[in-house]
Amino acid sequence: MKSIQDPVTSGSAKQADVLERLFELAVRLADGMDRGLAERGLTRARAELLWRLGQGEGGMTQRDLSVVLQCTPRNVTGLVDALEAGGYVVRAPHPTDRRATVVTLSGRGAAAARSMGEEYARAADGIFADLSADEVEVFAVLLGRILARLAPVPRQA
Amino acid sequence: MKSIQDPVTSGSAKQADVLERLFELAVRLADGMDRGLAERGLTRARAELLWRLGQGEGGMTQRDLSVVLQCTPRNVTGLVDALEAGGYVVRAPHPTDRRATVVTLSGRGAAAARSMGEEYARAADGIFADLSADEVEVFAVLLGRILARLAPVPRQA
DNA sequence: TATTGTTATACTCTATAACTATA
DNA sequence: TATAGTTATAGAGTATAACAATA
Repeated sequence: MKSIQDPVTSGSAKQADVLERLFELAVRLADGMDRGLAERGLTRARAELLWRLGQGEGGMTQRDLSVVLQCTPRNVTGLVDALEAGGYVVRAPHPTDRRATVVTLSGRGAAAARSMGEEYARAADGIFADLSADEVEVFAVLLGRILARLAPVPRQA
Repeated sequence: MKSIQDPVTSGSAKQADVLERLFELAVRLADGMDRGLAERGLTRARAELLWRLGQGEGGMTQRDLSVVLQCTPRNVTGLVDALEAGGYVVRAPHPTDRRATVVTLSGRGAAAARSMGEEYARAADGIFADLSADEVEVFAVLLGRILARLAPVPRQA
């Protein structure tokens, strides 16, 4: 289980070192993701909005989006503006509440969301390619334990 | 398509789900860190500059900083401007190259870097508090294997 | 000619506050 | 009075391009 060359795996494995590795991994994953998104003219914030829209059935109110994305309504306006200009989403009046706007994926937006999901799965396969199924399982369990401890952050509903 | 209970811990542990957890963890860690930094009037980008300065012995050229931080020289100018205004760093002329500027930690900057290190260690202890030493070790090893595969990203010099 | 750091300009994400049109 | 979305304004990070001083 212990390797010889690696400082972290050599006995003491101080927790701060492990945390540093975790951050290093996060940075690399985020960089890779940003590059992939940039190739399609998307940013992370805009992609997340597309993604959330793709998760649900129909469209969402900008107000709902601001809750899900955990940002201000003003921020949603900007993201939707950009995505609408790019042809990814469409704004439509809310059927009953004339104050509200319903944001829906366009064909292009739906395709983008779909292909993001595929790319995501492909990336995950690559990232864990050197681990056995059991190892991935162990990693997932430990991740879960860490997350459970940090849980207090309210995320979605 | 979807599993019955917990999709990750129940046998199949699809890799995309694990990746999602990993991102979730990264987001929470980053949020916590940003909050801590904000309490001292720092941002992540500025804190990283302080941190890097604290790692080395003396000061660094802005050019060097742009390499280490992997950003443009222009960006460094802005970060140093802000940190200098806050009293964290000092600009001084380079002893031999009159084009260059050497950025050095002030007393306050050094103190901030030091206390960031302490806080970091404390945070790491909290994050892994629910894992045994062996489990942290296993986690570190698996992290290392994943990182090794993603290694291609050039970091520092 | 190449390099260091700057000014100028621009884009993105984010936030608060004030305002509108509704509810 | 409260809510949905907007305009207005601002700060922060990031980038490219042009430029001055220096190497």
